[in-house]
Amino acid sequence: MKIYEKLRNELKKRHLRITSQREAVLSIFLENQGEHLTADEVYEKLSHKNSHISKATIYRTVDLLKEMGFLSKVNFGDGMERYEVKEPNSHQHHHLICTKCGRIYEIKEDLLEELEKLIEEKTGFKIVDHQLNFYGICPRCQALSEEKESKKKAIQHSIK
Amino acid sequence: MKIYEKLRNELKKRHLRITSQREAVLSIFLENQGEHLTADEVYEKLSHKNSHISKATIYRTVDLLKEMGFLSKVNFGDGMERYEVKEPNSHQHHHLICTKCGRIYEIKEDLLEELEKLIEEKTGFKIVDHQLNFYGICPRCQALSEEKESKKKAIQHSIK
DNA sequence: CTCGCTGCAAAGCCTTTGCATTCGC
DNA sequence: GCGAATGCAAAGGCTTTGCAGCGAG
Repeated sequence: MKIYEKLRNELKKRHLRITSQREAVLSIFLENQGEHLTADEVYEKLSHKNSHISKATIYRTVDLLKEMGFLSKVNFGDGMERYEVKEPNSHQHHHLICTKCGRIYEIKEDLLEELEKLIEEKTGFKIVDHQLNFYGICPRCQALSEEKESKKKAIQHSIK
Repeated sequence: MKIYEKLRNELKKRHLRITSQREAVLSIFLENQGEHLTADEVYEKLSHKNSHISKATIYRTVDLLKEMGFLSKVNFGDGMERYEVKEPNSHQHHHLICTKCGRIYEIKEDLLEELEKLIEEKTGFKIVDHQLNFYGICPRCQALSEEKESKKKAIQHSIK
């Protein structure tokens, strides 16, 4: 597994220690690609694998993994810090967040490369990363609310 | 003042009460356009005006003002909820966040209208809003670090 | 053997909540 | 006067920290 070697090398480079906890936390993210896990969710998933790592260590580890470039932090405004595997050589992808059901869908393409260049030219900023979230109603919820509407109407009709 | 009338109308419409606290909290945001205030910052700014409103009320009020469309929540991933005045009939503008000094610069234009339409067509989402943050090094910090570099070099030269 | 890492519990922050009191309407 | 809004303090949720003990190098 190439990425665990990478982890070990990166740790050695920084004169930090290779521990089972660090590998275990990374493994959870690798096994749950596409999810945006909170510290607590990592803790739960580890518990289900009979791997009990304290929350404190999980917080310290995700932070370290982020600093080393294995994870990136994403923020959906729900009051918890979430992390996901960082694709190598790529900016963060984008998220579609349904304001009804809270489901999160991903947009794979990076839509903002050109925009970034434009902003760099205009503002003199050296842009390192971006985060883009769209908020709306997902097709599923749109369908559900239409269903409700027609039920409501059906009931009103039957009352008449 | 047109916006306070708007506030009163909106409150009446919802059968809620017009209170001095609600007007005071809104006034802080109006007096600090362009800033992204936390509940605590609102509290402090009110205190400086000898207007003591409890934190609980501030939290309740910013939330209400957001629901009524006067404020919008912005999230810079710093662990606090921030609010700013919402421009009427416009989506949120975007933010340039310097990862060195933490200063936040605004991009006035809405760069994503077309992108939004494209995504609606592709995914079937009904998009309501978006939030876009760019992270990078602002020109000021770039200049400062160049300065440091040249100082460092100057020192190295003088040692030789 | 040394010093970094972990686990535990406690503390820290920001935010929310319960309840008595105050105050619009 | 009624019920909503406020203030206070307490509780809640997520995250960080201090410290003793453990374990990698």
